[in-house]
Amino acid sequence: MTEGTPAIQDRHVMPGAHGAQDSQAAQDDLLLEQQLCFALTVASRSVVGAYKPVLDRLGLTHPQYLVMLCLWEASPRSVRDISDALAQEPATISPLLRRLETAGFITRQRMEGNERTLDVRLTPRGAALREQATEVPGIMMARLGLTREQVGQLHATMMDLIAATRPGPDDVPRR
Amino acid sequence: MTEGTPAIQDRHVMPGAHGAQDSQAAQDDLLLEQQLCFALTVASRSVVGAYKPVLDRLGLTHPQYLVMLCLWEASPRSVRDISDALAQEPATISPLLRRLETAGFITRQRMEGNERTLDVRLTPRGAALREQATEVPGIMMARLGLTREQVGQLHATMMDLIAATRPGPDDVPRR
DNA sequence: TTCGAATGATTAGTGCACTAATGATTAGCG
DNA sequence: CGCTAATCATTAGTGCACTAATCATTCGAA
Repeated sequence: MTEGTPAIQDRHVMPGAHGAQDSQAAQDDLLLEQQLCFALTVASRSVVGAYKPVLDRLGLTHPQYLVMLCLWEASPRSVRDISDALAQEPATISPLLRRLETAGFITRQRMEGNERTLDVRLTPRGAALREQATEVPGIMMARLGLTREQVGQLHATMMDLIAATRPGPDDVPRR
Repeated sequence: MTEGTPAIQDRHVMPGAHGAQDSQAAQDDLLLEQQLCFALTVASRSVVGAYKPVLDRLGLTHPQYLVMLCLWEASPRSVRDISDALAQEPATISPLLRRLETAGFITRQRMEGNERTLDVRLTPRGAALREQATEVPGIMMARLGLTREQVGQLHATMMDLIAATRPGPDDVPRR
């Protein structure tokens, strides 16, 4: 075990709980249950952790990498714009941008014509970093042993799951 | 938009990048790339966020909920044992347990016979909380609109992904 | 048996993510 | 026109997660 995630411990035996019958499934749910949300958080941490050695060479954390991806697609963007694209709160993005500015990858200045919004912009150094970043996806696919198709499949599955977490229109109509 | 995750912004159009041919896929990788790790982190945050209103009623955060699941399976456990089961560092578990103790769900005392290890144990109140927790899985499956089979499928997919992040035996033999 | 190595837990320090509150600017309605 | 309401960003505060360092205890080998 080098870096990365501590190993998961197999534990598929349940001590008691063998007499019941009705609530058999419900009994096990507190185990089965642990699974989805638990496996999901572990998978997320594990995959992000696998990026670390690769992103270290770029001088980026994983959240910072996502912001840079965002800016490589469109350079002058507002905080709100970035936060929408990354599905995160502006309050999360704010200090992140401050650190990226300190690192010299972006500049932050008030937008002319609208002093409320911030003009987040790549520096030449930030734009140049994209060259090194182009190899990251390939490295990671190899690192995870996934084909492009598998990545696409997993991505689609995740998007479905994300969609499932959004409350339906009849759940929260108003009130 | 009530609680939960900020909406993800569709952005499947790429401005330029249409003349190239060799590096066409590699060009898009910085978008495609964003997808898996990004979708995974968003999915993780979204699902955990969906638990929040449910777990609020139990007075638990999601990580605390996972620890309690852990303890409902076996009550006197050490910090290391819990940290292995949850695939997290002891340093992460430690303050978490302190808060659970403050909340009155567990006790922490040095194990007799081995003063190094901590004896983490459910209080009656912590054990009783299990009753309320039994309904959580059902609520969440309904909330996400997933069948038990789908949950199992997703779980298996996540476990595969977790396994993929573990370095192969030839990657890190020793040294 | 004693002393160094290993083990178990905690603390310090950094960074991410959220909610709530604040401050500043702009928009828009009366 | 002026003032309220909305918008944009930041700060404060809490909690999670990690690495590295620390401290205590126990193990194990000379």
